[in-house]
Amino acid sequence: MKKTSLKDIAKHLGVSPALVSMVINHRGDEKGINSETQKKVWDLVKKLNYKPNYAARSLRLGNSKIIGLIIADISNVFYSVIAKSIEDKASENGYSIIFMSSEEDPKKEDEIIKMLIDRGVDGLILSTCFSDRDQIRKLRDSNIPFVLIDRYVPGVKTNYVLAENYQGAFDMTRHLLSLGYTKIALLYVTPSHLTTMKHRILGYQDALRKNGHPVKNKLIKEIPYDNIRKNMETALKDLILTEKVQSIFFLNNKLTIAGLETLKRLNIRVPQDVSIVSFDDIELFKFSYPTITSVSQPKEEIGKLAFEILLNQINDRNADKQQITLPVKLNIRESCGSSMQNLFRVWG
Amino acid sequence: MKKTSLKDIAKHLGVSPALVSMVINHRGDEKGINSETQKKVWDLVKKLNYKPNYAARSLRLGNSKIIGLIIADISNVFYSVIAKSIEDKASENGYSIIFMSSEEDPKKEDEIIKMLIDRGVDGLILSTCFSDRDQIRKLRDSNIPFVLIDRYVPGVKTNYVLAENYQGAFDMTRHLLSLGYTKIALLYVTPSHLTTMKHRILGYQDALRKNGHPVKNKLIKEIPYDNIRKNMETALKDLILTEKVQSIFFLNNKLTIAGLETLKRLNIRVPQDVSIVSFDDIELFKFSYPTITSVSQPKEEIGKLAFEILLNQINDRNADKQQITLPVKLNIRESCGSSMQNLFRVWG
DNA sequence: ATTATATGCTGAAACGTTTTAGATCGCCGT
DNA sequence: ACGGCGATCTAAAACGTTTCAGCATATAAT
Repeated sequence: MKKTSLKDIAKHLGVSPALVSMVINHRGDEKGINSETQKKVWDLVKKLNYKPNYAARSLRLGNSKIIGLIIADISNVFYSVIAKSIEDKASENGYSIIFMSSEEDPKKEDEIIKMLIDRGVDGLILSTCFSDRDQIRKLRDSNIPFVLIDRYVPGVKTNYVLAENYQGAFDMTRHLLSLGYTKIALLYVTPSHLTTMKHRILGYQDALRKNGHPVKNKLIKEIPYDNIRKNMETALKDLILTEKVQSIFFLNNKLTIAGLETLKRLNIRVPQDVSIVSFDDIELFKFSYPTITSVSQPKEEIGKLAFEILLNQINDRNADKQQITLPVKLNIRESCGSSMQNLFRVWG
Repeated sequence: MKKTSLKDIAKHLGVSPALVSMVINHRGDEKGINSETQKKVWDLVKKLNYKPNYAARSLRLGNSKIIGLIIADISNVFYSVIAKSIEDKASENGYSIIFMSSEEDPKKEDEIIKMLIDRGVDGLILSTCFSDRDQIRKLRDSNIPFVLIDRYVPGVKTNYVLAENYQGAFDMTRHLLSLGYTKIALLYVTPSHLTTMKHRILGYQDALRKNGHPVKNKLIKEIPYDNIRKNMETALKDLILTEKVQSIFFLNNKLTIAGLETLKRLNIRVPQDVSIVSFDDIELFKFSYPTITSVSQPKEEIGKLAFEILLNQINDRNADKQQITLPVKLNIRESCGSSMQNLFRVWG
């Protein structure tokens, strides 16, 4: 049994499809359709359980009520929480979300963007890993509304929503210094051009310098995104055994998780042997042992705002581009050592 | 500048749209199109960067190359890992995924299903929370291909892919018994009709009985999905302080996480004061302190198989319905107490 | 009696594909 | 001279909407 169409409704009622279309789009009054006729239409719509065909509408209207979400990996809780909040907002507004993972690979990201545009999505929310300014310019000039999340591309005016990466890293580093640690290592993940990482690194460096401590490049390690596990051990051994660092600052949750795993395997105690802190807080950091000191980002807020800005942009292509930087929060927990332990360290 | 369409290609080349359509669908040879003509078409397609319009194709063909994914909550890592593996498989095959969260609410799930069908998805992968057999029958009779994951509905023949819930819970309970614990509590989450929970509970009960231990209903607690936090404290206090249980078996990762948090807040030590184990393993359980003993499910495999079965079903509506139950794995870690600690308990 | 105005509706085209039935043409065999 | 045939290609309809221009009819104004 075929699905009922507009035409079916029209035929049953002896009116034109045009009329039915106007009614079901709530333009009945505006278009001066008799209210009794409108009622008849609605009754039959209910009775035959008529549902408009999205493809036809899409073809005719040139929109799809779908938005594309491009992130590194949906199974990373940072993104899945953002995805959830985007989804909630989207369904409130009659939009659906297609998500695709780029794995931080610019080539893959490029293909995904093309593919989603071909699909006719009405807009894009993406955590871009483009390094090339021209790539993002091309996207902007392609005239599809989009909002960047988590990172942006300097020198190109786009919408974006992200966290105060610089300030978060600055404050966290200062906190470590205040605990008496001076040998503080930093681990960040590639691609290294990401503003997220750049700003966090800068925050760390500035905090050191402003407090009279030199920045030692030996203590700053880069870990490739696609091979975190393998490189973690080498990096940690070097930092802890050779460089004798007192603290390690992991610049995202994947690094922290891999770091914890490696430290455990190497039998290095936290915070007794080394103290650690994390950028990006995840649920378990609150009650693992030790609990992990971290900078938490307002993930739900990022998703929510990104969708709102996108929707605004879809409805008004000339709307001003918005740049939003949301405050982060320091969660002081056990993994960075207490002032007590710090006393022992300094005096012991 | 408008996008180039089939007609544009046809006009430029002085051929009919029909011909172009056949060529770009790789039916040129089959339809007896001159190979030089075919080449000309392809050249122009490249040059004008022609991309077919999905909506038009969708309207004409009655398919969308989109599949719908319905789960409780994408931000739960159990689902997001499954989602990732479905996505990988899907994009290999030219499909995209729209996900929607049901929050374990049958009413919401029903709306989502309707909405996705109206959208014209070609198939559905869902972790259904339907209690009513008729609801799932209705879905089956609606003639849209679908595959259940994580749970199924007894008495209705459908495709499904899930884990050996009974066996996992049985083995885990037996392990606890083998450590000398006899007062073992169980916490499960509503909706309580879910086969996932039912089978795990059954596994626990059978393991007790087969080893000569009574099943005490007082030790089995139900926690409502939408209010885990609040109910956890009451339940744990009762179990530990009043019932003096030695072990707690949490039946999914959300419960375990909430449980750990609450235990920490109540200053109850694991495994010294109470030992705990979890159904469903997540990354952090491997290196939190204590590490958490758990039953892990083959999440990637579940997603992969679910997609393959769905694809098969889409391509052949009469394909046999497949029921797949995948083996689980016991991860013995620290949270259940070592045999050493066990000796102290029994003799101390 | 004519013209203007408002009310309520319709016909037809358009969106971009795919498919079916058949057209055209040159050539072969008789 | 003619039917048949293979090789290439086309015309037109169909998928289900939305929108634009305009048609009736009735009522009101002149």
